[in-house]
Amino acid sequence: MNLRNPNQSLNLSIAAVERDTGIGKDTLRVWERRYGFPQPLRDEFDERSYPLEQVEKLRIIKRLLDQGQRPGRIVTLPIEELQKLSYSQMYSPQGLAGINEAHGTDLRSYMASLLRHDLDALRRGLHQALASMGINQFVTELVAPLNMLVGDAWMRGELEVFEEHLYTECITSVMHQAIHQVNTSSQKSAPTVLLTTFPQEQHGLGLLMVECLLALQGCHCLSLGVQTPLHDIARAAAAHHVNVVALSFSSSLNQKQLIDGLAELRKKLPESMEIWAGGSNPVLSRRPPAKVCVLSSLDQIAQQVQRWRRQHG
Amino acid sequence: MNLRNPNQSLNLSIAAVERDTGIGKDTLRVWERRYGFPQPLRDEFDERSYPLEQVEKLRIIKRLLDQGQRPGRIVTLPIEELQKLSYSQMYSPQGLAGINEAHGTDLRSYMASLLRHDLDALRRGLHQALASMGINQFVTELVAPLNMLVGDAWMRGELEVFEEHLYTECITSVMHQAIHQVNTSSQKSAPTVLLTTFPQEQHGLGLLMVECLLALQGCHCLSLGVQTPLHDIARAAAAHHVNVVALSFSSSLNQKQLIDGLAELRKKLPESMEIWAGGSNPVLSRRPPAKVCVLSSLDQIAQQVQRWRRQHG
DNA sequence: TGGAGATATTGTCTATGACATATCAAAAGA
DNA sequence: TCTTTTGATATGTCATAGACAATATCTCCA
Repeated sequence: MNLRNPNQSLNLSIAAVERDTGIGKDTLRVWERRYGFPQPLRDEFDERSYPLEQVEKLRIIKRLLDQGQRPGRIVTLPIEELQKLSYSQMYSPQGLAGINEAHGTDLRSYMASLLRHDLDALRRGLHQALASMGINQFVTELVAPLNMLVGDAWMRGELEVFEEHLYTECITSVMHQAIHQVNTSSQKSAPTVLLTTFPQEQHGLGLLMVECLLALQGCHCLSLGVQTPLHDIARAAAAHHVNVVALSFSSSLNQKQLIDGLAELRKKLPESMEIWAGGSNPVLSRRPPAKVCVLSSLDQIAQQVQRWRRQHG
Repeated sequence: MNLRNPNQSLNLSIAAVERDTGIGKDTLRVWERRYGFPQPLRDEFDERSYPLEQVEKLRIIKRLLDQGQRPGRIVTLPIEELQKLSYSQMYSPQGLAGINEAHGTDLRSYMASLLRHDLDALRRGLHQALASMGINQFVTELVAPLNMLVGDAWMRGELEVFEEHLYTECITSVMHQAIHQVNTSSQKSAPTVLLTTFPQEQHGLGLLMVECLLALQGCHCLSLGVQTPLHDIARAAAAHHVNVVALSFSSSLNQKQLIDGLAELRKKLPESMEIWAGGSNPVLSRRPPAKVCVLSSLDQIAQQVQRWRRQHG
């Protein structure tokens, strides 16, 4: 029996918080020192033990930091203020106000299925949409905005962890389906693309979406899945003589890790191989790294493939 | 000029080494303190700067650690010794001699495709096998032993990280395909099963295999993907009124976490919900946890479903 | 041969300090 | 009024060194 820590599941260790929030251990300690938040309890070994609500708040803070806020300003704010802040960001020009409608498809109906725990309906709806919209539209006008919607709902605490997991699995499955449909037709004149993410990056949906769109353009896609060490990205690129290495970055990755990582990778790859970087991480557009092609939206994928064809045709 | 470190671009910071080797910063520092290796240079800010050759050695060490070696024994060895060590581990205890042949299919030919970096051949071969063998045989007699073969080769250092990634991605894709084929036919008399893994567990192939076989038995499958917190497994099980929670454990999870975790989960779930645990983790058979159904092989899946049907029919 | 108990090993946590770089704000110049 | 310079503040990451729980190995005894 484990009497000494009956609430184990309600408190997280500093390592677990790092994993769940993407905020490094050093940073967590220094915030505590400087701002007084988070203020974890201590377990029987005198080690930090973070209550779930503080972790929840840390997640919101991380999201706001990604949007350009600064820690000193927001870390000490009460949680309601933080929520207000994130709402005010949400309806910014790029916000979600306009995307609830996608070519007659009401994204909220998918959300509703998810919240109703009616996965079959969700899956059925997605497959129908895939069939009727075509793959390209399906990805760019349904999956991408739906991901955003779900991400935001999750951050606001409107979705449970397991609901988000179910959603991810569901989309993953449909996307695999879609990729399989396209996969036969890779063309000689299109680039061979290696797809993956950096080691700290766990989200694979972006990768699947990109793979889908690249395959549609006739590219030959090699996906390594998520979390490939830099060194092995380079090895794979060399072994398979790829033309492009495409990377997906969610906002979970720190600015420094992203920039440094891309610079490192650039050094490890021959000049002739292009690096394409995309995803929701705001750093990509705020300070675009040198010698790396930043894809700020999914449309750019087709454009870049066209450009590559022109340059190498 | 910095004579001490003339070729700065070839050296890595401690963060980069962590990213490239998977060895944590704390561990790198403490190895240096205890064993004298690695012994990084210092850059102009007095920060550690690891030459590439040391990083290379660290990578080999990491692989040997995954094989079960211990740091104190191997960290100080010269690089040639390390290489000798990884070859000496060539023949695993259980020996794979018997499983190279699976119903006329030579597993080594798939391995060969992988090593030849001919992914298209691998994928084509797998799809053909799926079509000709049928899903059940495909999973139990091809994918499962092939996974072992690949895992073993990985242990011996015969596979690069990226090759293992590519393999995983390839199998994942084919398995999704297979699941999709079955997925339409869930039967009322079969249990609803929730599938997932514990938070520390990253391997998802086992999950997919189980999902496939369960679906074949007419079960209604809900997959949460990998790494679901215990609490959320319980929430999902309750929300969806599942009959069974199925968990997959690779050998990466340590004994204590597995046992404690299963006990915790058992407490969180109503008695009427069964827990099925499977996977390659040896603890499962050595010390079967109470009130949990241990599936020691893939065949057991069909059997357990039959049993469930009898008990609840 | 197997289990119990002692010992050694090893990763991860703690604390605190330092400092390069990023960002902000006020002053100066065009 | 707008841009640029500059000084101040904010911030993440690295450093050192010590502690200790968890795990693995060894030793002994039945």
